[in-house]
Amino acid sequence: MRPAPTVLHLDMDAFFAAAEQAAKPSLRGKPVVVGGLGPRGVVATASYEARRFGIHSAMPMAQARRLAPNAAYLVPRFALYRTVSEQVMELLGRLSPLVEPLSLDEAFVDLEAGGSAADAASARATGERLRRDIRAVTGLTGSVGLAGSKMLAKIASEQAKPDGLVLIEPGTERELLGPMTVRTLPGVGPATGEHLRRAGMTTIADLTEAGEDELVRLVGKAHGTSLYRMASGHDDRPVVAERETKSVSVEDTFDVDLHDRVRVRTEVERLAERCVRRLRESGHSGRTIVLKVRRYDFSTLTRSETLRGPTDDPGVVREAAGRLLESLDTTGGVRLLGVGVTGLTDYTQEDLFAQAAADAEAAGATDAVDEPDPVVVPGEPEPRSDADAVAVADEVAERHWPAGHDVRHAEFGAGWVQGSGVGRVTVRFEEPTSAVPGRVRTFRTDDPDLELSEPLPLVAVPPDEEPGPRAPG
DNA sequence: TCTGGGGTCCTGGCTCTA
DNA sequence: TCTGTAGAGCCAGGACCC
Repeated sequence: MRPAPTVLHLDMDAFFAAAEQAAKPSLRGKPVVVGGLGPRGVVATASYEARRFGIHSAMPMAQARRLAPNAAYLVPRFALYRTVSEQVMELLGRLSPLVEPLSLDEAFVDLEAGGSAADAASARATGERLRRDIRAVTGLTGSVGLAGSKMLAKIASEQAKPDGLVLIEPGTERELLGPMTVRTLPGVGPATGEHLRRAGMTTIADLTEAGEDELVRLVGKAHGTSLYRMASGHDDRPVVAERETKSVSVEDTFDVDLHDRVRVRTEVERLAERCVRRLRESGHSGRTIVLKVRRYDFSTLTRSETLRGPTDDPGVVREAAGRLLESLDTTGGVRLLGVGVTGLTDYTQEDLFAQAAADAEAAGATDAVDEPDPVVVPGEPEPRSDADAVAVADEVAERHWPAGHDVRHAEFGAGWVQGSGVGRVTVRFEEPTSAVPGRVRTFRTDDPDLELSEPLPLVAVPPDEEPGPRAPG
């Protein structure tokens, strides 16, 4: 009997776009692009139909629109994707107690820990059953890679795309990897790939021939050593179910560069407050405050400050971020601002108030410490500066209808926003289970009969219908 | 009108301390 | 007391991933 592949890697196919196509029958088989729709947005996911136009992830949205002007452009709906992701992760959890989610649409499973693969044949059967279950429960397709390590399982699922399964037989790794491009290996991005290419290495076989010492010389100790091991087919990284968070950060790219120093400072303070909210939600406090500034020319600067003890106090983080901003030259304009906290612990030091007071005193800004936290109502827009007051008023006057979001009309029922502008919103009335594309109607943006609604389930599952049998363990 | 957002990890320089 | 050195911690930037 051949040894069994011990790792399964699942990658959902064009996840965000596929979920939108499942939710919107009129988009099935059509190019769909999900991402930021602002002037500086980029593509998060393109459907396979859109990829045929050359559109891919991380491409500027403006470029995508030039390549496929008639594609459907939608903003991401993370609530929907999270719901589907939870369904998929639940199915993975039936295979093994050791599941390592990498993102909403990707995960590793340790099949050995789950006892769900005694040999190659049973591993393959497990993978195929998983794919059937995912399709039954979510209506979406996923690709499965099976191999003896995480790296190879991931390569296998990449080869399996879309909607397939590839199993790499243990013992065939080196032969399989040899002709592949160095970019196949995890950790080799554009910079390292180019570095290696200039040294005459383009395939994985080139890396093993060069030897570990040469790779260490080229790309440094840690990277070189791991690169050599990966190229040789050795990857003993375990599947890790729980990962501890090391940092929490928020950042915003502005539609137009900020030049006003006061406005920049206000934005930094808002980001600091948002960051602390996220920090508290995660149950952490942190010691090091990081400010990130991307300038008009896309050059990126970071500045950090380590406090004497961990904090989750908005005043302390706001002040620290403000001090860091003072040390940076922002003339010429600011494209992006970010605030982060690292050095996380799951407790807060008792004498934080003393820390805040001391820091404020040192900065000569004693007035900021006692400022109350902004009141944030869940689901309400974040507090904004005075400078944004006009924008807020406009938003209230003209309700916001994000492209692709679900709506409900009192008379016509469920649908989704196909587009909006100049006081009108166009809605297509269809549901995930509609047999044919729905009718399109246009309304005034302030139509009282029309409201945003929660995403509908992509698949109508009868309550007594259970997906495939559970694995032992 | 190119280039998001939220992360992790590594490297090298600097400073402090023993 | 001075000097050299090694290690730790901090800091900034780069690369990578999804």
